[in-house]
Amino acid sequence: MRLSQHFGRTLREAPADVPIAGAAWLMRAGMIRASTPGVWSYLPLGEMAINRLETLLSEELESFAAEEVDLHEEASLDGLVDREVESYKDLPRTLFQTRREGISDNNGLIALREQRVHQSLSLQMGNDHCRDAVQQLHHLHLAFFAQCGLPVLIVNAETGATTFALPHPQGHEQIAHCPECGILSMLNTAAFDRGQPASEPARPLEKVATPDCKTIADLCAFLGVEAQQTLKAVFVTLDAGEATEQTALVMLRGDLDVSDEKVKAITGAGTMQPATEAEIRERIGATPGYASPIGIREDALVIVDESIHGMANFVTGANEADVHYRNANYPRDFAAGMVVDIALAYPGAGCLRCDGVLMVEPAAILGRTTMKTLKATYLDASGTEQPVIVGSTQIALDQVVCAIADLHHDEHGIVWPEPVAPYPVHIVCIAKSNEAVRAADGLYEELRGAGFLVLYDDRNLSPGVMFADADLIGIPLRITISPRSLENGGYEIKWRQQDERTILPVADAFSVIGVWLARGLPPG
RNA sequence: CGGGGCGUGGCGCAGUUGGUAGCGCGCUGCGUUUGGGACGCAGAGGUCGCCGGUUCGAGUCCGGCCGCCCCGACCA
Repeated sequence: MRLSQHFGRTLREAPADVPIAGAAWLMRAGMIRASTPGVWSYLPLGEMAINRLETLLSEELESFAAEEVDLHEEASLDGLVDREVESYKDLPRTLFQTRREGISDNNGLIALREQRVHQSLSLQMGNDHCRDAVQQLHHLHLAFFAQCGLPVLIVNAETGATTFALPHPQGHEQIAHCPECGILSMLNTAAFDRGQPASEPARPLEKVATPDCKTIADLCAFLGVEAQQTLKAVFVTLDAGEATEQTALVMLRGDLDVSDEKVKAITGAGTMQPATEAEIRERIGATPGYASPIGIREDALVIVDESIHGMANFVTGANEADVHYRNANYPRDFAAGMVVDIALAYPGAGCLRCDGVLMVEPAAILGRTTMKTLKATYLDASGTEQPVIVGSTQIALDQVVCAIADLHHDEHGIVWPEPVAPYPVHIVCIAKSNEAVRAADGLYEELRGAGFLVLYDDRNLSPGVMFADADLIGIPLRITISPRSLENGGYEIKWRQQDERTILPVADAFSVIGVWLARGLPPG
């Protein structure tokens, strides 16, 4: 592409209020524009960049004999598979597509209202095969992220799901990691060792006056006990506003916190929010600030964390103002609908698999993998109906573009990793002379004729502007052609990530550059 | 949900005690320049987020609304 005919401009300064450096560099380079926050338009250069990512992903899938589709709605997959797949001879199959998807939560690097998502779908017979297929997709996608220069991790999420997580200080999610055994989980769903204290003989339940002790901290200070010796009550309202709305009392050891994701997974709720005081009193029959499962409505939904198993003679609310119980014991003193894992892991918590200690770090989610059983069925070799299992991976392309620019830039602009650069080579013709223009035009046409994408700065601008733009855009290989370079014997070569410049003799230029571009050689 | 900040040409910003809006960059034209965002001269471009109020007069003061940014927040 000749820059003299190119749509879009570079910016000397980034717009204010860009929350992530990567997005600011993309804007300065003239690749994206944000009309309103969360809505990106791709200018031609940015479109080239995101298309490059799509192409790489599609090429990777060739080893699966994957075919591209365009499924307009998530829900249509089941019906489509039901119709098209009848026999085990129709399986396995691999499909992929890129689609636009509206999003409400922000767990990537930057909040967007709509994203371009590349999705791979693996239709399989049985969970084992599906797991294998998903493993292979993981390998392919990790190779893709490596080409993007992104140290992405595969992280366990809720049952049957994993995420592609990029550790990043501005990430909106947390991942828990055990350096000993290497297990990686989303903090929200991470299992952990509750470090149970030794049990002791149960003592009689007793009431104790605790004026103005509405929090665990107050209570511990007043009674002189550790948080681990208390049982904390948390009230949540599930599916607020839906027909299934209900309020639950969640109990856990005083030093622990509730994991929203775990509660939602166990109850099947879609949303969860703190309960109001009225909901607590009416639906649970408890006294906020002094709550426990002792003396509440019998039909109240009570969910107790597994940490209860290691507790004896603990302190908990008495459901009357300014009064708590001492020496409470489970199940002697109250019943629970379920005793499950609903506590949030934390840095320093014990690993459940080994003797290690969990570390927690922020990360941005660039994609996820899910496995599920479809309603659609096929007939296996014995003529029995079996459900089709689908493994699906999704990669948020906009987030990937943003992450690349965020991790790969210097003070002058983006430095695209060679495999994902929107163009592999950028020719700059400066101090125009007839000879220089003829040489630059010639090389441009030659390389294009050989099938390479070439960005060609043929504008009549001062050298500083063209070099500054080249640095902003960040194409890996820059070739400068000018009267001076020709005097020096050829074309000046400079790789974006290096400072050195070398002269390539005119006679060798086309073949040498051709080899570099065809093999994707690293600089040097 | 609470607290704080912001909203002024395309971008970044200034605007004092209320007096009819300015700077840098970018843009247009002409000329001089041509190896790291060049220089001179001459220009274009703004219902100051929206609505209402106070006033002879509001970017500025008051009230309401909208949008954005940052921080905080339910754990009994």
